Amino acid sequence: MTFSMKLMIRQKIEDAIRSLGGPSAQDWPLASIVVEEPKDPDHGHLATNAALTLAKALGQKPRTLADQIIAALADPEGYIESTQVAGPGFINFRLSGQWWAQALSSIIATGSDFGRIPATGRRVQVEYVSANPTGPLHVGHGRGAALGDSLARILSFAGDEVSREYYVNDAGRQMRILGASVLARLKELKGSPLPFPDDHYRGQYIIDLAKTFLASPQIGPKDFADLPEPSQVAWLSQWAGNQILDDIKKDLLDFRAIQEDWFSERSLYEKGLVDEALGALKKGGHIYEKEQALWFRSEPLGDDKDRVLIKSDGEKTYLAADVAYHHNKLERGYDLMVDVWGADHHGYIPRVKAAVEALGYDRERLAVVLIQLVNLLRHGQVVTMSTRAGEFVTLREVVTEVGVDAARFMFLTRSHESPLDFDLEVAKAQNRDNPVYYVQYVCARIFSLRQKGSPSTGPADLTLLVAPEEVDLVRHLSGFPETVQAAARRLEPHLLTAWLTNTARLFHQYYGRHKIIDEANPALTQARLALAEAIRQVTVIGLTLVGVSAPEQM
RNA sequence: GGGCGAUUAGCUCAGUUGGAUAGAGCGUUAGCCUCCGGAGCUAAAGGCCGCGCGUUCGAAUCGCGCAUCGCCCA
Repeated sequence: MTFSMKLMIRQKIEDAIRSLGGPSAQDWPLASIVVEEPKDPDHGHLATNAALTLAKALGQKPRTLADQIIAALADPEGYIESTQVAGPGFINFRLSGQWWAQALSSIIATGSDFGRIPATGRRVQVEYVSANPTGPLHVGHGRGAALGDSLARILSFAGDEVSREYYVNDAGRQMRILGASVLARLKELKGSPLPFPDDHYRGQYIIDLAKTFLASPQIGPKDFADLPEPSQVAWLSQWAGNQILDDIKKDLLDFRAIQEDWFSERSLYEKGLVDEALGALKKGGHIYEKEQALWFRSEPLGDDKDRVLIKSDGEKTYLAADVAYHHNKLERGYDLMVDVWGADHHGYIPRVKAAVEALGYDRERLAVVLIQLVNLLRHGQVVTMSTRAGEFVTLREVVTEVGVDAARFMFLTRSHESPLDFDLEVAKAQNRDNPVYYVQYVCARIFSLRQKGSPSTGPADLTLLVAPEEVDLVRHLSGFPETVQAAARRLEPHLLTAWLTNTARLFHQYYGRHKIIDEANPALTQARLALAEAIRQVTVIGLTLVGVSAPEQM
């Protein structure tokens, strides 16, 4: 039995309205009734607009109708302490200690499954990071990693069957440039310096790769030196890409960002999947030729204009590969594909959605989560980043400095559609400024209380928890499942970090105002320790869903 | 020029089935250590929710227009 106060009250209201009934009762807009938690504590624990929204249909004054609904409420369990008609016709409810005790007891009994939704059978894939293997992951990728991984955890907890994937862009121009960059550094190291081309990757890691290659002659083909330059570049790009991808895998693993599948772009070409996807588009009549190029008729499907799939020189565009990749994902049977992209790719959404539709699927099967920029700050000063110039801060550097917990939590404190200011000094701070410490401190404090508190002598009497702070805490904990569902539905993990921060504030306030352990009152101590333990339990669940640890000591 | 997103307290931002007097942290100011972890707590000050019009019992939230900023495309 779940103890959702909103569902309980809604049920009672609907029953009451039906009991007032008339022949047209089934036409009443019951769906438009809202039951919610008022912001103002004077308005009780829950409020409903039922009388306001039904007044017109019934031809009555809202306040009169509200009185009638209240009179018709049935409450044999004693869950409702008081009701009140307020303002233009709201009905306010206060719930009883009986209700709160049962709700808390149910949370404790549900344990680590509190908020979990039974499997729905929906299959979801979360594709995230998917950075080109042309350089190390930087902080922006870190935000994508924290977001994608947390989304996968949340969706899975919310009943979906989730898989995770990284799309490896190991074909195309960027990879050629990677190979050429390493070759240029090789030449330099061998003593024939030349102006380093502007469009090449300049980072120190390219020089390191070149040194590794020089130092270990066995890794290249024997006749490497005799190969024509394009072959050298091709070989080097593949080798360097693999080296970098290995580092990326290590970075993600250390960041607790789990990936299950690594899908190679090159494999799309090698397995003929691009031609297959283009064939599928053609079959649906979505392709035509113009000026020696092959075009995708995407405009009628919501794109700004039609797009080239194969250029006049025969080279396939990125879009061709993207179409093939999503075609392949759809054929794998996912009900929902979540793509986590950098915000600079937002122009691609209409064309990829058009492709999904052209391939014969509902375009809603693709959800794109766009991540805005991360501004890295130190003492409020912007740390500049530019991949090309090689002046960037890598994810690994940030994690080494502030730790995985702080980095992940900070990345998720804002909605993904807002740019994020990430201050290294704040993330390192061990005080209230730093939200992750504030939340983790809840766990440490409660763990310490539990050590100190007397061992349990039997079930606690939870009806003793009548202080306003205690009721607020139980009410807040009761809202956790709803928060999980909202985060899953809206694909917004920051709802959880916000919930955790609120939990921490409520708990620390409670702790400051009331003594949990009171030797003179063992029964109350027992009840308060039970409440504290429930807070810790649910906090641990929330932290786990965003991939942050819940330490017992700090 | 077109598209997408943003605009809420001094700063950084929450605020989605439209609800009553719009919230939090930081910063500022004033307090709290006979007290379970002060890595904390209490309180105060601080708002034309960018602007205008509309929808309705009710708008930060929905619609239209405008302004500014960011990104993408040409």
